[in-house]
Amino acid sequence: MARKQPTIADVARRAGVSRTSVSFALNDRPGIAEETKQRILAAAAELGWTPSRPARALSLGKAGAFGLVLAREPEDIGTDLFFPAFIAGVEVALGERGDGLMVHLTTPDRERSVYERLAADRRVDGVLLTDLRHDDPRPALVHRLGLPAVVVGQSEWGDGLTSVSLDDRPAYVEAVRRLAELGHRRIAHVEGPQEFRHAHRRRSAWEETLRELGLPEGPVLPGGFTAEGGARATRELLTLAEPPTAIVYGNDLAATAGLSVALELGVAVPDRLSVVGYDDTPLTRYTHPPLSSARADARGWGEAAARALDRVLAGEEVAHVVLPPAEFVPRASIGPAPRP
Amino acid sequence: MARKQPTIADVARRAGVSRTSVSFALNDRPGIAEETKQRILAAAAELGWTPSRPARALSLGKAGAFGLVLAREPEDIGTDLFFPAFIAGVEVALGERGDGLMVHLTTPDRERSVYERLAADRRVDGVLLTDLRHDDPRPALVHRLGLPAVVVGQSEWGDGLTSVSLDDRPAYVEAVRRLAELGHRRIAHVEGPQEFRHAHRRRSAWEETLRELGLPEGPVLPGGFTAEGGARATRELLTLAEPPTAIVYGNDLAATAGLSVALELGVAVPDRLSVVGYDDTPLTRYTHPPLSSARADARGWGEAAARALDRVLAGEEVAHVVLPPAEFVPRASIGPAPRP
DNA sequence: TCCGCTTCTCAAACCGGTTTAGTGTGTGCC
DNA sequence: GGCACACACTAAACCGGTTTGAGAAGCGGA
Repeated sequence: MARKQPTIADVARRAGVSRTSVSFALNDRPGIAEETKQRILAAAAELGWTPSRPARALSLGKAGAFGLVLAREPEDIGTDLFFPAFIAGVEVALGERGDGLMVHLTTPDRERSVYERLAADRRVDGVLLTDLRHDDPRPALVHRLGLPAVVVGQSEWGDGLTSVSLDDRPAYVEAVRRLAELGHRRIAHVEGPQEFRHAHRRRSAWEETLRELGLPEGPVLPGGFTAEGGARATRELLTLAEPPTAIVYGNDLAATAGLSVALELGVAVPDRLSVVGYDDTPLTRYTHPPLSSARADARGWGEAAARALDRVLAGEEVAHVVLPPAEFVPRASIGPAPRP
Repeated sequence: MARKQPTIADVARRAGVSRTSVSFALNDRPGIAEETKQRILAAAAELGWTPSRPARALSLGKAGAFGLVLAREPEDIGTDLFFPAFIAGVEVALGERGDGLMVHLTTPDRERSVYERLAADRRVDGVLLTDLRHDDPRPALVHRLGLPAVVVGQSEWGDGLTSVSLDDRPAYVEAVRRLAELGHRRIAHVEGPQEFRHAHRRRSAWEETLRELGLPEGPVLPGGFTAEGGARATRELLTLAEPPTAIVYGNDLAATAGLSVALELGVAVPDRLSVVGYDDTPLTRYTHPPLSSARADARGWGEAAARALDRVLAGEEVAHVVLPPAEFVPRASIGPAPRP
């Protein structure tokens, strides 16, 4: 039973002015005497009045909200610890203005129609595109729909959108280098789904660093960013005739699962196997042994993405935003390569 | 550069009718000839018109969105795998009508003002209250604000709100019973923050079951639902003069951290220690050994909560909704108590 | 005294829908 | 022929804000 909220007319009546003046006073527009303005603001405060967002949205033609669509297969939902922090960052930027974030968690096959509805509804002013794939249809889609957007992650030629990126390569390069320094020569990779740009970038960073160091490319197996995939890939790698002495995973979830498979197979970490993850999830410090990983500022990323979208909406020509890269965080899960 | 969307007037012009008729046709209201209706719908489809949500919200006095406020300390953000699945469930119910969910991720000290703004703004029609604490101020707050709400979890006397609950006790009772059957007599608990109702319920389920079975109450230590807390509590428990032979944790995160501490201290699981978590996160099947846990249908919970809020908004007198309880999922992390 | 220029304020239109209170028209019935 | 009534449709008001264009009041200068 929502209590009836006061309207701008109530405030105007109470302050003895017109609705126009109330609106002007509230929005700090010139042409209102200081004394009148104070009287209006006082009246508003007494009535507990705040402008109605829907009404404001209608007359301004701005929804006052951003959209974030996450398309996941049901079984993969709830495996990603990146988003809560990212969303918290977005909230920091949005909250200042009282704007909000509409989150739509859907399945990949419905993704397209969610964006279409978001655009047709005019319920959001713009969207943040995450988890981009190669030849992702979304940049073209939002362009066709006239829906302002910002790409969260490295943009590709042809996206035509402002991007806010945080490079994950340096952390991989650093991890591989460190492993090489520790004497490892068979360094495997358990990759994420290669259709994702970031998964692909991680793989190529691993690959190129090995090449640069003159090391052979160890085996690569798909891990799908999941615990199950990580476990399966690890089991396969460790039962090879010549198993790798180090494995670099696409993310922490796969790496953590990999740690327990190693344990199960009696392969000591880091004595016989070194392990590296990515994401620096809260668990990494408390696995056994603590998992080496890479830290990216998800919160800052969210905030930067929201601010970039703000500026795109303001009509500015926004250059791509580049955030400080992810940092490699070595922990006890890596060690010197075992003597042959 | 949002392309200008067509309005209801454009559709009316194209179909050669009044705006009223377009509105009636779209909302399936009687008084429009079938032939006219088809003509109108065809015109709308050709123009790609969908009613503007802000305009609709304004005239209907309904925002067409629900709110979900998550208040976490920054360091605890991104540790909870419950919400993605819960949100996906909410989306199922909301998506049917094209409604959305506004997610606000904030800090505990700002929680109150977020609800106040949500109410004053009329940006959401109602809110879902999760993670309730004892004497939680939110039921009274939303009542004062006239903001319709549904409690996600067990309601307490005095809330005065419809609740949608999923009992987590049976899983704990079952876990403790099973441990007792396996011969355990010193069963400890690493509890979540007791100000949370669910954390408290879990603890009391453990306590009461032990009492019922005539077993001594093992030690209880705070684990804070975090990896760090779980690790610290486990270390403390395992270095007692008479350490427990089984530990029941408040959630999987703490339990997983507990597993690695046991390993680090050379305490074999499940030979010398049995471990139980809660939440059945994706990782449980791939820890070493696989973690016994409890499965709750977070997705179904979200869907049920959204539907209950729907009915509250429709003005129905809604009885508390009770979902099937969480189920204990035994895995290899539990085994017979060690011989003394 | 009249004029021009600020400064402050407001009536009315507008945003894009929904809803109320009608206005024709055609049909059935006495 | 006249009346009641259902049916198909519409003009105008409304939701609660913002914005435009104009008016009133005060003041200095010619």
